[in-house]
Amino acid sequence: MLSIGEFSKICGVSTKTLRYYAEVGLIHPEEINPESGYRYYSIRQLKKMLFINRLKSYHFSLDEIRSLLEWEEDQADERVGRALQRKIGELQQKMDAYAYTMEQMKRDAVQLENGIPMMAYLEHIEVQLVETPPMNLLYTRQLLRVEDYAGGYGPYFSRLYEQVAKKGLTLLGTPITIYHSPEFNPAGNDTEFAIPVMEIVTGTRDFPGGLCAKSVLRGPYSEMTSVHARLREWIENEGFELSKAPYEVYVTNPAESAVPADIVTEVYFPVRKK
Amino acid sequence: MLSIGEFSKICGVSTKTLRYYAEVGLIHPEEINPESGYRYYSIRQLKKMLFINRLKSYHFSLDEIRSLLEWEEDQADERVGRALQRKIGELQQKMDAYAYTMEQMKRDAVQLENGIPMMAYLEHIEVQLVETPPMNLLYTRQLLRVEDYAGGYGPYFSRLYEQVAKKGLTLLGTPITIYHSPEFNPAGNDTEFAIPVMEIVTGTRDFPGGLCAKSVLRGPYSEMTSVHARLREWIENEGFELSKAPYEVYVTNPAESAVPADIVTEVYFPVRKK
DNA sequence: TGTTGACTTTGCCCTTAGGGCAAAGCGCAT
DNA sequence: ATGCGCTTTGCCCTAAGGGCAAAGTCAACA
Repeated sequence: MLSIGEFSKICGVSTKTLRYYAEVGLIHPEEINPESGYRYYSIRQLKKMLFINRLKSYHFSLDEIRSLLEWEEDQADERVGRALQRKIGELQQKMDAYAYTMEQMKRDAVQLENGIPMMAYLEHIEVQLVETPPMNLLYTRQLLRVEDYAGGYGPYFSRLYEQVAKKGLTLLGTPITIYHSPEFNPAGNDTEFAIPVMEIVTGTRDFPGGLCAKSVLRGPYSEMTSVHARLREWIENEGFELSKAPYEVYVTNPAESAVPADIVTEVYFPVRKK
Repeated sequence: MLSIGEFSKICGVSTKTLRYYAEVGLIHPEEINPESGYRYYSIRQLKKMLFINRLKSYHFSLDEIRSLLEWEEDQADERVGRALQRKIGELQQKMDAYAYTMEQMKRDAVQLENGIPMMAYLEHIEVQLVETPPMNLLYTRQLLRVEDYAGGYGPYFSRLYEQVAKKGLTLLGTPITIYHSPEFNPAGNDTEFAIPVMEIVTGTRDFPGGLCAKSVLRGPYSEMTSVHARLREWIENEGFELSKAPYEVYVTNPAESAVPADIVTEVYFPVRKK
């Protein structure tokens, strides 16, 4: 029998960690002296502890490790194998994300070396004051939560395109999303999906057009907050105010463009002079 | 002026986060209604918030971000540039570590698919019972903490080699480390560094030799715990007990071998029959 | 002007995987 | 018997917020 200190030093973990693992049910000392409360581990437990250490180095959480340890011998290997495959996938994703972040960082670092501040790009987001023409929109409007957001707008637009096909309508532009909620609400956003068409039928409505502040986002959607912030700023600086719901026009079909860097999105903020 | 909700949604952070950032001094609302306590942010603060978000995406801690925000305009860019370079380095290290872990995981995954349990390698760490010959060791012995550990043993052996050279001694083997502390103690381990030499002079001592359980570790030192655990297990299973301090013989000079995978270390546990 | 519903405030507890410290008890060697 | 080192429990701490509740506030609508 090994004392907690001996055991801890053989496997290279602290005694505190061993006590914590006993507390959360990962590995219990084989024997506890009922008088003194001293924990004693057996040599046979070394293997389990090393297994735990390995899983930890593979970025399994203690919860995951515990559940893996609960399976019987014959099932265990299969479970561990599946969990390992899953972890490999997760780690790959993380590495991809890191690589992407790394690229951005390096771009920013180069900029900084050339004396260009990191947020300078904000001022270079061009804003134009444009007069938009009225349109006739085939539309659908609904509350959607942030979760629905992640899946992309593909399904919503698909239904619209279906109608276009069924009713034999004539497309006059690319898909549009209109954000009717005054501000973003995670519980549910009043969002309208629309496509400009020529024919006036049931399911279409008039879209007035008018004065708009417009920016173009080239690249992944994640930079959208910057564009919104820039437009807000511009509107305030130029003495305008938001008059209606902002909307976005997807110039490149988001369902088609595989590379996020190629996506082009126009952002419109309808405004009036204050 | 924007309410906390409006501001939060424009920059894509939760109101909770904004309150937390005010609490830790990252970004304070430009105005707080003294009666209601309501926070109001200005459009000009959007830029700062987006900057914070970007730094966050670059894996800066809030503490680091705060200190970066504290510099005046002219110094800020330079500081940010330096910090960014540092972060790029850190991230690269993390990615390298991930890549290494990934390799290990994939090896284990392949093993599991072939029905070999993950910890099976433990049983394949070969243990031999050997009779070691007595040696004459040039040695130095001292307490060293875990921190000293990381720097490698190079410096300690260097001093020994210096003596070998100065006194014109004849080398009879590769460097040896003897762990005199009965068990590992983070506060300070009684560790002996030694090199076998032919001549008996001051600074040398007799090393008795005798019955030992011996394993060979091929590869990085991080697997050493496995070898120790395996030796402990083997000793118990075979009815032996530890008779003296365990020691390691560095067959490949650790200072020379750049690739950790090529390091060969012999591990000896002096034993006697129980 | 009153009411309602949405928004905001503060406060408290929760998360991971342990680290640090203190007071008290235990084990072993001299 | 004494001392020293090891071990125990208990309590508070970490980073970056999330969740929930009770109470107060804002703004729009009737």
